[in-house]
Amino acid sequence: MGLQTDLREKLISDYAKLSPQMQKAARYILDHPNDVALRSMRALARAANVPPSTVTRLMTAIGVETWQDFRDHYQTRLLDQPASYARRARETQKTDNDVDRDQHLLESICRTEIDNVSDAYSPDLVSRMIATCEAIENARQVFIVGRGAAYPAAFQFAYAYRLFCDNGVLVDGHSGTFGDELRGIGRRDIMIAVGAKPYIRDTVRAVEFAHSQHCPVIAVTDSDVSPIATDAHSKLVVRDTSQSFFQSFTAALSVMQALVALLVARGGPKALQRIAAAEEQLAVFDTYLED
Amino acid sequence: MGLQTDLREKLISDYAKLSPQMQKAARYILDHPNDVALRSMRALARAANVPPSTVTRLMTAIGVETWQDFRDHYQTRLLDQPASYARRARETQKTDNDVDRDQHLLESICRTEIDNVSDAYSPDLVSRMIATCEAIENARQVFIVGRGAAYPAAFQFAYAYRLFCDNGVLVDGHSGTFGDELRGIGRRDIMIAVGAKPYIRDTVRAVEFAHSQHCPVIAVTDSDVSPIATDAHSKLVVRDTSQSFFQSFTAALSVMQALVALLVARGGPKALQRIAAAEEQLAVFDTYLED
DNA sequence: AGAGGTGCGAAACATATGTTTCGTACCTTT
DNA sequence: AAAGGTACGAAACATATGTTTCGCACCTCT
Repeated sequence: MGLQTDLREKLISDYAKLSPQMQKAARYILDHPNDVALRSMRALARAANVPPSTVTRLMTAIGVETWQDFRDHYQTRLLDQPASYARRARETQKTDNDVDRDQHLLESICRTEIDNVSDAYSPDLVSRMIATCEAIENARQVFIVGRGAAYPAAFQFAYAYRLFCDNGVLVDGHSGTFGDELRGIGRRDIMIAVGAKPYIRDTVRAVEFAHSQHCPVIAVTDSDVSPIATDAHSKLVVRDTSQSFFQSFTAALSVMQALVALLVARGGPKALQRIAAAEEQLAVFDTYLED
Repeated sequence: MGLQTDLREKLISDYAKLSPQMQKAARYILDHPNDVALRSMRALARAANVPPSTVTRLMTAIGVETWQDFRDHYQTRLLDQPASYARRARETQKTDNDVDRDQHLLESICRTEIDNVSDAYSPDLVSRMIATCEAIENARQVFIVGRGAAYPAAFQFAYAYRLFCDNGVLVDGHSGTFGDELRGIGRRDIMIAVGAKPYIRDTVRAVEFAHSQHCPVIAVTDSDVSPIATDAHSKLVVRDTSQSFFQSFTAALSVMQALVALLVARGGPKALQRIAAAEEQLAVFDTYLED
């Protein structure tokens, strides 16, 4: 487990001590690391011109229990961001002690959350976020929709956005007024809709209404085929993997915050001035505690 | 390249025409493309919670002869990706200076966010979170307070918590009723207060009121000496470093979610039953979109 | 020369995999 | 109510996979 110093190094250092046939196998593996990740053991053996048993023997020779372990190692190596956390999580759940179990759960949650966040800043998502900013900057009004568990992410954006732009509208009707804020929405506006499975009807309806009014929609959601992402002008698909029954909105929140940061950075000094003005105004309302 | 129209696009465009079960499979594939490259068809089917036959049927439905072909496509996609990273980086550095600056900002935000999150799961915080759970489990009522930018984190917890416990109260008075919910708070209750600098007066007042009524407070905040953490029963100090004028509540949100996950895990089957009941109730209200 | 040891590949083994088949449940449509 | 049609999962199927076993060939060392 934790002792897994890089197997590639191990293979190189032990190379001299291996039998000729094993060297042949080891050499092929060193030359074609991706084959380990992607092909089967027998297929690799065939490619290396070695019987399967040699490969198994090689495994034991370098102190690896099973081919699975070896393959897993190379698979996670191939993905710069290891995704095999889920499996490890399942393993750790088997521990018996209570506090121990809690600790393991939290560790596993930590890894998952980091995965979720780093995935949200992949090159693809980054360029989409930049494009999204341009769309927001050119919009007349910016409608932000998020219901249920997605509400925090929507709120976060709306709250921060309003500090430097006054054309942001958070669509969160109370007392059954949801949707009222959408009156007048049109092709020159933009809607940012946040939502993951299970999709809340209100959100989907809002998106559909936006489309019917020819208003482009930016979808912050969990899948390319989520009902929110359908016909979206831009899709920001973020991971929401979670150890609990509840999807994680950490990455979504992070993305929303990043959008704000980007908008401010692109807005330059003008944006900062507006923020200062907003804070002054809040001071008048005695919102903050003084130091 | 001729026949290699991107299978991912094909999957998205045909999605609506697929049968429900195939959609389930297609969706899992869209959300976990690497699983196609690295795992077996049966393993993927298991992960997608679909019988193997559905995956085969999906293959024929989208016009792919065999699973091998499909897998090959995703494997080459996986291998080509690192190359496109570098290419895009080079392109953008030469052509567009503005985009480059944006990308760097986002990369830096990414690192910061990951730092914030991983810091929130330090051994110290982990044990505090476990202790916090015990306190919550023993409380009569659980009051959750968070104003302004901290509201999302508070809301997130309250929303999820209420799905399996009915003694949670989100203190978010609208129309000037903030604080009304605190009536009757006492020593057997507990308050979870979320807030970072600048501290919002309402939150601090709520915490002070809780103390005056001998109600223990759990502080999710940015410093050991934050006004919210003063005299707290338990302090969950999370980082909120950010590149923008605005603090990041990503880590705070993550911690709140983790608390929920922990409470559910410790609650065992009973908690799960309650969640099921809550979801049924939401179904009655027609909240969710059906699949 | 023979005993003991090592390296090796063919084959055997149990299991997993990709695909097809088949019966049933659930729809419309008449 | 009956007929036709689609969607679906369980099981059956042949094949492929990872691992172990077995016996042979080739070494050394006395």
